[in-house]
Amino acid sequence: MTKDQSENLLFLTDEQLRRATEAMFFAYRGFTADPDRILAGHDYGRAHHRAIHFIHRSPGTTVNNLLTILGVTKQSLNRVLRTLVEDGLVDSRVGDRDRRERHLYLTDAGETLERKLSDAQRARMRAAFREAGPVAVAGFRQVLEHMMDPELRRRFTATKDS
Amino acid sequence: MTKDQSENLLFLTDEQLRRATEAMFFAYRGFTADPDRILAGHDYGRAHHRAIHFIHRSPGTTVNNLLTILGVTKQSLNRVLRTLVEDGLVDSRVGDRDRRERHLYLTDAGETLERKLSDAQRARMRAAFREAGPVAVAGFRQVLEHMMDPELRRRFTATKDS
DNA sequence: CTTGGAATGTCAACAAGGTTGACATAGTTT
DNA sequence: AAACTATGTCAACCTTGTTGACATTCCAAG
Repeated sequence: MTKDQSENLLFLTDEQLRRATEAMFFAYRGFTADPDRILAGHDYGRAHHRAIHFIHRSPGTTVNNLLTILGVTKQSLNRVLRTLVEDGLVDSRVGDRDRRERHLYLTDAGETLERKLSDAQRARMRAAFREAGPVAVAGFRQVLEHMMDPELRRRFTATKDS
Repeated sequence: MTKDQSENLLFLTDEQLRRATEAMFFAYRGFTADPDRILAGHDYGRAHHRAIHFIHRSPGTTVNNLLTILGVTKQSLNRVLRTLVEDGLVDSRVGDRDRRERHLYLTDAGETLERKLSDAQRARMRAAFREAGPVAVAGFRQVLEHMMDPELRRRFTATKDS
């Protein structure tokens, strides 16, 4: 094996992989830290943030859609959703076509909180992206996509150009 | 602004940042999925995995060190640590120099479980790295490091060459 | 040598957010 | 009419985090 080849494989050593594992752990903590602080003041947790995020992204999504994306049970999601509806952040409307379904929308108050949360989260991400530069960001996204479960990745990359 | 400049800034649009946020969320789920499956069979959770990981990385580390790294309270860590000691996966030895401190080591059984967990986690990461390639991996690591809390990042990058 | 403070352990109570299981209700489909 | 589907709800439980209070052990400074 030439020197070039061995250098190209260096990023696959167990030690490199261990470091990447820890980087992932610490970075995820940073990633959630700012929204967590905001949520704490509202008596909400990460589960509420996730629901708000995906309702914002796909207004009118059904409970079942949300369950699939979030990967939790309906009982768990329902508990979160109920408080959000009670607090007037989420509007749950009976479906027109199929009236068993509930379509979920953020209210104005919900949109306000969503913006506050995503602004905080994006600020850190934007800073990290700017410091690392576009090439690094492209690599970052590539690796993340390959780390997802294949089925999720397929659905994720399918909407790449949307 | 020239075309080149606007293209260089495209990765900082809110939409791009939203996509990166979701990629982070889904990728982290993939990242923990394999160890989680193994842990479920042992009546352990992620907290046990994290403790095992960092004791493996730094044998003889003290409880206080571990608290700082993991970012949890001593009560929370203690509960996890107690079960690991009871189950014979972790050895807690009174310090020689300072006998108030406990130094933590994995037993042979602990090392065996650690290997099982990290093998599973690394397999997915190795696959993702191989598919994305060395350049992408370098970018991935760069961005992750910039997403950490500054203090953590300083300590993290300090041991880069170790 | 005593006293203060540090490191650790432990007990209790609580909360968030997951889980499973069982069941109700409404609505759609066959 | 019957079967299936989507959702909600109740109850019980688990893991993992929290705070607060207190005991123990030991180092170190006076």
